[in-house]
Amino acid sequence: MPKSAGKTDAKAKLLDAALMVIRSKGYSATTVDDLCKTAGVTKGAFFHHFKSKDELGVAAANHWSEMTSALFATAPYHQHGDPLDRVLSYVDFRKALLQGGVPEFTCLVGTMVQETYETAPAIRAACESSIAAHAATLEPDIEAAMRARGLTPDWTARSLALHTQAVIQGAFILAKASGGADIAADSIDHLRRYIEMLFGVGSGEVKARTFEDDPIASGLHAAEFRQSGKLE
Amino acid sequence: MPKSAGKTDAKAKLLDAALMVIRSKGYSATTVDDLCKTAGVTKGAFFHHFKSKDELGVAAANHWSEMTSALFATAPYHQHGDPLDRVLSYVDFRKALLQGGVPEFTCLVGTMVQETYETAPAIRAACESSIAAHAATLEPDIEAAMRARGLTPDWTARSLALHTQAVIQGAFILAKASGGADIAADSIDHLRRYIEMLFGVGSGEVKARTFEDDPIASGLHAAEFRQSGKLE
DNA sequence: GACAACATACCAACTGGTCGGTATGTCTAA
DNA sequence: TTAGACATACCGACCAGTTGGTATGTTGTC
Repeated sequence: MPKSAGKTDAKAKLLDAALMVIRSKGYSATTVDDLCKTAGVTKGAFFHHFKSKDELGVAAANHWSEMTSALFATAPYHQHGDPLDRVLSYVDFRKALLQGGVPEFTCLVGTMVQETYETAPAIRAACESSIAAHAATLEPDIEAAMRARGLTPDWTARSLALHTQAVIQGAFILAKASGGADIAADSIDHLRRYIEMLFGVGSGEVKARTFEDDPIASGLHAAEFRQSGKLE
Repeated sequence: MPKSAGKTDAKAKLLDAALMVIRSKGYSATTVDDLCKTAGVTKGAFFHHFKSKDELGVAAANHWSEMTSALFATAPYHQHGDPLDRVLSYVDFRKALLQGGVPEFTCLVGTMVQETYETAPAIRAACESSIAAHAATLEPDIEAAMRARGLTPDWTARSLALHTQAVIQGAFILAKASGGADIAADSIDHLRRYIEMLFGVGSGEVKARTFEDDPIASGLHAAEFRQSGKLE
């Protein structure tokens, strides 16, 4: 990169800093100076790229969406032939992502929306569309699984997709409260069991899974992704 | 109260103000002046009763625990003879509580712990014990229901109790993101269906319920409680 | 039961530092 | 030489916390 070295990377560094700092301290407690110091840039650079702190909040939510949609789009759980297996493997993948410290595996937009839903409409909207867009990626598989089994239940694919997000977000809160991922993992196990029962799989005992989508392999994918510099 | 009129109610007013203000704006964005203005007291009174803002945070979490444990202890769902009915009616009760604006039905400690879990250990601990204590109230009924049906599953009563809290906390996040309670209610429906399936009730269709614990009656209890001045 | 001695509850004004944001300058690439 | 990408220095507002006070009990003592 001798050509355009250092071009516009203050912006990228600020956005990456925002992911970590905001997940650790929350949005309000994160100061512009915090972000600048973490990113290694000055305040002038900050306000060159963002008109205000709130504008950075919106940009950070969008950055998070791009980041995570790339992670999930290339995740191994899509490789399953059966749509229900894809859904269940997605859940396993989410569980496998509970690695490292709490700030590293928790969700930026879930954290931000709690603080800003009444005070910063633009941030709230960005967080909402981030969550909704991610949930929407599950709907086709859920629908296909319903069709494959001839289910006509009193719930919709969309509501189940959103429910998975509720469980995961709630698991993050329990993880933050308890200081570790264990309780969160238990909750995701309950989610998996629920989906299995909805579709009439097994007896509620957790099934063995094939290699390419078991928690360890899935975790490896996430670790590679992290190392590639795209996440965090 | 002609004797000691006005005595010590600055503290109570500050704690009540904290419940509302913090749930609306989050903990960090809530200033001491905000709380004083809402409570109608001065800053001097604030620092007379609390050594610091963080100490108020801890006190607010404990206040919240007392408030909610009183609400749930007197709630009608305990009246059922069958323990599983008590658990399911608890879920119905939680759904019925989704009334009014988002700041009114969401959880103080869930909000606070997200912002403070890394920066204020005392607040984190107070929030954790608030959540854990509430979840623990469900365990006896879950255990009794397991025993009554001879279940020996690969999950514990404690993990299911915590899972209900995860779902509810996650539902609050979705409510904040979407700006309304609808999605949260859907998620609680999924939770109910999961518990029904775990215990082999019905076919997954939502059962009709008796009067004293249906959502409307439960909501009435909460409304009375609110009006009595104990909540908010 | 009267009064000193002390404690509690609260208030208004202030302080030192921090915050989001601005004004202005410099460097570099096209 | 011009425009974008930064850096430096700074500002006014605001924030958590302090100070020094008053008003109102409460308690011990004779």
